[in-house]
Amino acid sequence: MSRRKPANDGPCPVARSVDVIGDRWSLLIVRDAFDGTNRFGDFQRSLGVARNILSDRLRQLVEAGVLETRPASDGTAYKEYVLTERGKSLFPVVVALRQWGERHLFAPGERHSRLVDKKTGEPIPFMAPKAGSDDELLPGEAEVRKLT
Amino acid sequence: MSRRKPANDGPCPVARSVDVIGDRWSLLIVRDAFDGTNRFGDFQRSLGVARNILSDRLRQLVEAGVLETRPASDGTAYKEYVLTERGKSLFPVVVALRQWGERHLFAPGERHSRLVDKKTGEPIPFMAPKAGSDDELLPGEAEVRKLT
DNA sequence: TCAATCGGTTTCAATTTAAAACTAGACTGA
DNA sequence: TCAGTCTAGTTTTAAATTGAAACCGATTGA
Repeated sequence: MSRRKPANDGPCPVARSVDVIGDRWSLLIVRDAFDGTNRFGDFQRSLGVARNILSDRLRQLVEAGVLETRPASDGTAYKEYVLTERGKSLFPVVVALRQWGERHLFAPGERHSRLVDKKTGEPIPFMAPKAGSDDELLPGEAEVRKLT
Repeated sequence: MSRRKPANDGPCPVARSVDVIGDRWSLLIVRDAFDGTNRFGDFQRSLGVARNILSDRLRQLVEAGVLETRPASDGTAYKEYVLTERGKSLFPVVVALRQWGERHLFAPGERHSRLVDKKTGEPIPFMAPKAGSDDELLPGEAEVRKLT
């Protein structure tokens, strides 16, 4: 039974996000969901996670409104887990993680999977925050304005 | 003594990234580092994390090349933890998490901290992956090309 | 209908985390 | 220089989480 800590209610959106998806499995479940995985057993085989943990994480993600369950689309009596709108809007998070990993976590020449535009087959360009204009915003050029 | 699991060496960059920063504290440490925090005690007070865990995570982040230590800039004999280039390039990840949290994890009207352009004071626009052109790339329009 | 599969839940040992106490070097003020 | 305090950890111990495996009822396939 998933022990939930005193539900992060601070003002920092990063902290709240981390509270929802900031563990090893949740993010990988979401990644797989973007790849089209939606059945319990498929997540389990893909991730190699223990069933009880998977069960717990799926429940948490459903509770958080990231996934929802619906009857299986393939006629069987089982249900499937699909991304909600909220879940789909995690796309930039997963892409950012992917791009960081691609850049920094592979030896030169080491092969890795690639995210491409389905239509054109072209790799997705590097994503970065922009200032109001079109220039890339560097870390030093932004600051967190705490609420007054 | 930080037990590291068999070091994720799969082809998925998301999995490798999650392996490095995919836990509650690491990401928040990086967030604080972007905000200018660099001393052990400051991280500790900011996060409320147990000292041994902080010690462990800082060591891991240094080992992963996300942070590095250097003598304190303020004359004292202590050292400080600062983001490396690799660490700084986590900026899009933190921004993506922040923007997702802002959108989905606050009640309407609830206040939260804000990321603004230092120069103009303007909030940072929402960040999204683009296809080769300038149109926002939606989750369904991309796919992961596994390495051949 | 009988065996295998699916989607879990339960159990229990092992790992990880958290809290607190402890250590040790650096600074402070008297 | 001596006591007290601050910083940056480490150690110790208990509590929480995780993972592996067994279990279970419903579903499916032969």
